Amino acid sequence: MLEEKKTIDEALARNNLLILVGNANVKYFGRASSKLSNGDRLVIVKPDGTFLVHQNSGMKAINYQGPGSIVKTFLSGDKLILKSERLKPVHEAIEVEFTGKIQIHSFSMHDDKKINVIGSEKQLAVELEQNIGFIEKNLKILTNEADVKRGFIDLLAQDSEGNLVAIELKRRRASLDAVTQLERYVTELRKRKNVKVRGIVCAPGITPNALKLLESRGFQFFNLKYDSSQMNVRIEGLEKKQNTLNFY
Amino acid sequence: MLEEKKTIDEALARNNLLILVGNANVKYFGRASSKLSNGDRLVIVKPDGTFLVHQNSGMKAINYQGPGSIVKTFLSGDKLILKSERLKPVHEAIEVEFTGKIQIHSFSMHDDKKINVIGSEKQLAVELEQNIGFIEKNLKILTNEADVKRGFIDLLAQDSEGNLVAIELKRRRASLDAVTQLERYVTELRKRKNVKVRGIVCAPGITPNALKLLESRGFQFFNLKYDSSQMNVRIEGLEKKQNTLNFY
DNA sequence: GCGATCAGCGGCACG
DNA sequence: CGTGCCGTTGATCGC
Repeated sequence: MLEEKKTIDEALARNNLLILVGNANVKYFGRASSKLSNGDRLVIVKPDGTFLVHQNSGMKAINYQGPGSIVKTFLSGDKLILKSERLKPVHEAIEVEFTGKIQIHSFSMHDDKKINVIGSEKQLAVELEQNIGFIEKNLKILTNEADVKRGFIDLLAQDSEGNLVAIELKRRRASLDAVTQLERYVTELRKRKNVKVRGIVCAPGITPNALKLLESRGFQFFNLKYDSSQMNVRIEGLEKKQNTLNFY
Repeated sequence: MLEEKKTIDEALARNNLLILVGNANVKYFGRASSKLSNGDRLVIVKPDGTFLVHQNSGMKAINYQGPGSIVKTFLSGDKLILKSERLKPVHEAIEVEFTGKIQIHSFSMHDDKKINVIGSEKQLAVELEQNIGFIEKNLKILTNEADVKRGFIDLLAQDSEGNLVAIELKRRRASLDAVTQLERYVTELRKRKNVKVRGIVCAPGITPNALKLLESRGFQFFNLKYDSSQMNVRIEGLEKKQNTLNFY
């Protein structure tokens, strides 16, 4: 194992991307604690300190450590141990104990590019701002990302009668929390301003429970159709699905 | 590139873990869309179809595709393209276009172990149930309430005066949404039952805004100290931090 | 299968 | 730094 340790230490010193595959058990302690007994595992150590342990299935690393962590190697009998440690935000560490042959590969990587993602909620909000007439004519956008002191409203508008309209926008099917979020904002606005306040959830679909809750609060739901799969955001429709008399 | 394609296709056919490192650009379309221009990238293909693209820094894969995705290879001039596609829940795909030399490694992995994590909210709830006297003497846990079984609420209890006590437990510092969630449960209970209902947030800390919101709703906050870093959950203290008269 | 919620959430933007 | 909130959230458990 001494040879493997040297190889790994060199790769770490060179600040390479390090890839290890072998039978190992994994322990973690810190914000929580975990144990994973022996099995074949993929370990990734990035130049920035990121430390990932993957099993042979599933998308997410089963154990991980963020950028800035320090990794060290130890020999314990005939076992090689990798320990990744960090102190902030809390003291936490992963220990990977390899029990046998380790396949080691290291790579020098150069990459300064940043991804460009289309279809975020923020972009949808901008798009909706342009097409706010779909919701209601004579609706005037006051602000986006309005600070209500107890949270942030996606879009704040004013209708033709001078009422405030708080709009909660979701990029996917609205759930209970979308409605409760909206309720918190609306409640806050009603407390502070001496104006009537309406609440609107705007999303591609809403769960039945969320719709019930929304109706019970006198809010409105607008079914939003959009496409963001072709590197641009296009709102294709905005259908009012709910017309309950609003007791605001 | 033909040789590389063969090597990769063989590894995929053998259902191995496949690791590729090389200069590539990445496109994604589906629930959203993204482009990432050329740079050195790490690509991981797991036997279950998981497809991950990593940059040389950061914890999370910059592009990804879940289990069940199908990966295929193509030659386009002197470029090798990997395409990972899936139809459910929506049609989405990643295309990785390698522009030069690719380092290819494949591994046969055997692993049927599952991780054991200590410190989940559920475990905390069980522990708190044992020490419920910390919150208030003569507090009785109502475990057979339907609301609890459905996971509707973390803990439901009854105080000495017969009032319902809804407890929202958080494994980390409580934020606005913890209070909002609690408010939804309490509102629901007040509507359904003909009993007075109190609300308690129990967490290791609470943000100032959340505390204000909590107080404005007449709820209570209990500061929870616990340790779960040594493979067991131990509640070390439970300090009442808030004593506002509850107008329930 | 959808629905609700947790997560060692991570990441980002803002004060 | 902490707070708030989004995320191609993913993972899990219940219905």
